[in-house]
Amino acid sequence: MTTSDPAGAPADDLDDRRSQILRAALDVISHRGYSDTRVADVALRAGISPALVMYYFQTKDRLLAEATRLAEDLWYQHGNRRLEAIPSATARLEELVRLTCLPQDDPALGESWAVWLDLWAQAVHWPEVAAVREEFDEHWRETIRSVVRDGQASDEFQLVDVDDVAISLSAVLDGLAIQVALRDPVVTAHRAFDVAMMLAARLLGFSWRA
Amino acid sequence: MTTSDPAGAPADDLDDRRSQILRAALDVISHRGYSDTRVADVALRAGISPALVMYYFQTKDRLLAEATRLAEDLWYQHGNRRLEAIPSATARLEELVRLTCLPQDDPALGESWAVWLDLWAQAVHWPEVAAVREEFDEHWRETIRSVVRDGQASDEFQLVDVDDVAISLSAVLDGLAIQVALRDPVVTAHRAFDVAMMLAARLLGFSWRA
Amino acid sequence: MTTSDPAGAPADDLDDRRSQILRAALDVISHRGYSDTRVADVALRAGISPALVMYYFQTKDRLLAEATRLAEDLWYQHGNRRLEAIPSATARLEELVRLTCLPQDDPALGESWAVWLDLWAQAVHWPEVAAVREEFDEHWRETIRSVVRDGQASDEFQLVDVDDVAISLSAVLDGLAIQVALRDPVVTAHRAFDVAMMLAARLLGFSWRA
Amino acid sequence: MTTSDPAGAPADDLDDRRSQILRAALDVISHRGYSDTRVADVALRAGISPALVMYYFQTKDRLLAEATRLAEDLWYQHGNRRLEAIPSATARLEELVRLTCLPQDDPALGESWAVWLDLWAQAVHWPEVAAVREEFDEHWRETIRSVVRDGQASDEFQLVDVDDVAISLSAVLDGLAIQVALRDPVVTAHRAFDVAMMLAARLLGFSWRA
DNA sequence: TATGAATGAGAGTTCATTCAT
DNA sequence: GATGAATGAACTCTCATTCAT
Repeated sequence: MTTSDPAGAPADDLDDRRSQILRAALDVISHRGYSDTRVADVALRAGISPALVMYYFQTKDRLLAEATRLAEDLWYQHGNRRLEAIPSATARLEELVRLTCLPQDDPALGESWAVWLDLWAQAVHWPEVAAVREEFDEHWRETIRSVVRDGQASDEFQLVDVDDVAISLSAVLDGLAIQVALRDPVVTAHRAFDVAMMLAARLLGFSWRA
Repeated sequence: MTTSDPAGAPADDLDDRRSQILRAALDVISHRGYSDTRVADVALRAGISPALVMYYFQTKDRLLAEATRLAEDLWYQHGNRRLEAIPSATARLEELVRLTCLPQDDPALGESWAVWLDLWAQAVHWPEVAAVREEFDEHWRETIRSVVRDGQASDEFQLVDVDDVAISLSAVLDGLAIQVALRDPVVTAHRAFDVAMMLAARLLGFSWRA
Repeated sequence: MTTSDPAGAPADDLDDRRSQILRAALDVISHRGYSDTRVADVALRAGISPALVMYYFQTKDRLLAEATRLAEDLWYQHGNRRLEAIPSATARLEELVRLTCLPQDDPALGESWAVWLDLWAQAVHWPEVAAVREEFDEHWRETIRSVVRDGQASDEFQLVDVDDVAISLSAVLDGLAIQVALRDPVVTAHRAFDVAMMLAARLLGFSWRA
Repeated sequence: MTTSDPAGAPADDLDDRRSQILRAALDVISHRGYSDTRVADVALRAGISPALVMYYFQTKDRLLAEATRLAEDLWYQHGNRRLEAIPSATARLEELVRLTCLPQDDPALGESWAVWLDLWAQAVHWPEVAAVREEFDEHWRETIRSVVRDGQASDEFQLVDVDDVAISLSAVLDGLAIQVALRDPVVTAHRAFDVAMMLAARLLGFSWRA
């Protein structure tokens, strides 16, 4: 009674401020990029003083690192939530493509891709970021592999090499997502979606009508 | 008179200093990224004073913008040089894939992909960069389309939709190049090459043996 | 009742926390110097929160000032305890020299000299510190004068001017203590002791064999 | 003609700005102490921007270190200049005592002692400072030894142990200088001078009338 | 009494840019 | 054309101090 909240979100309550700051950081990062994100911007967005940001994260680097982790968590949490209820592998694969090519349809995804692009750019130069990126991308490929295996088990997909397909599909999705994120006039979101599904259908041998 | 050069490279001579600085800038950018590139670094690499860099480019932004243009020019000049001598479309397509997936085999390509990744990351936030990026990527897709059309004309490739194939292939190549550039242990350069060729073969209907 | 103490140290009990904090402060000061002593350091050493330190002392300045007072009190309490049992003035003088030149032989003296050095340095610039310092040094000279007078009354020392001797001896002891505190390789603790005693013997006309 | 200055001060001209800043730093240090010396203060005193201070010294630490070196150089240069013309050892010793006990008589000495006190206080905690301090004090004792040896050679002084005398005298002078620098009402500058000379006379066996 | 959270006021340092020479 | 010197405007991080609980 005294601790008003119903069990379930205690962790979130404990670091209420921390996650508030992290969300603010993520917001700033996705709008201005890592290198143009100032501690003062994050503080302003969170409605607190810059000193308080330091109080919770000690250094700017730590703040950005944790914000990146949060971005990944949010992405996967949300992705899983959207995927888990779907029974057929084909529909799940379609949802996966939708997730990457039509992120604007889902406000929860925010400007995730802006962050991933920045992450890649940083990873080229900074080993620590590279490690995070690698783990993230492997997780992503594993998600794809898992769907592919399910589809093969249920005879929805042909028995092609799972690793090859994962590499191919993740590459296509990354490449298309970039164009969509950068609002390329040639590669619109829906065009990207269609192209990706067409290619997936061709690779996995299921039929697909745009 | 002594330094007057025989027609052929007059522009290059006029901007001797300019292009020297631009090459230095490109070098620094590819090693440390746009956001960590200082005017002083470029000057140091070029063996001149920071003030002279400003003298030629007025602002850092202008310097980086022109360096980006130079990167594109070098990429395409080199690409064309490698492509133009090749007669068959299939072999030209293979060379295209080689160009993106095995850049380390060609010292002239340098760390180009590090620059493209950075370019994408910047383009998310800055409209001017976005414009440059768009033009660049469209140019890239047109290069692909051109090869595909040639292959179709010579009956090497099937008569599929050229635009679809260009979008698909450029997306796959971008996606794979990212992993290669970031030295992902799962997607090695040669694996990327094989996967890309396999996919191209499937899309265009030519036969390919890894 | 349980914590009620038998008369004798009531003040000390009332300010239990205060003196705990002061001792912590002294510890930090002697290891890092006044200017590098943070309120947070003192709190950490005392095992409490910085806010509680402020609660008891209001400002950092006040804390440092009181810590300085404590340092003096401890020094004199300890000095007196060591001196009072000694009957002859000569032996008492020797103990005085031992106190300043061989502080490391007595763990109770701690890093006192580190604090005095810092006190002098501060006193140059801050009048309030200067006042404390002056009182302290005068107290020190009076201690010397007192021993000298005793020795003259008991015919151990010659009847030289007491003030001159106090100034001379306190200066020599200060000067030597500095070198010892700074671990000068030329002026070791024992060398300092010998030199001081030799000089005292010469000034006061008692015989001394090293 | 073009380089207007007559040979002799070229080095000083080369680092005009550097030494101007160092002098400003020394000025600030002697008035406020090392720990309260801000880069901005030094810049203000020198009439330039803080950034220019960094331009010449890179870090604050380097600035303070070089300022300390300058203080020593100035002290010794000036001391030597005052000593070298004096023929008799006794008179030279007297000048030495005057140098430490009556620094206010000579504007060139400035607030040197404020700096030495601070130096000692820092040396307790910082090894690098300790090294500088040790060298400085040894130099000082060697100056004394040299005068003593001269006096013994000329039969002005008795043949006592030179090292002992140097340690004793330097200690007394340090101790007295502290009191003078701190303007102790009991130990006035002239009193300090008399006491020091009396003690020197006693140690070295020359006659001295205050 | 005791603390965690919060902040304002700096402090050192960086860096693009300017300017006199 | 070329530079060293100079600066203003940030930006990160520190720390004494305050306040609600």
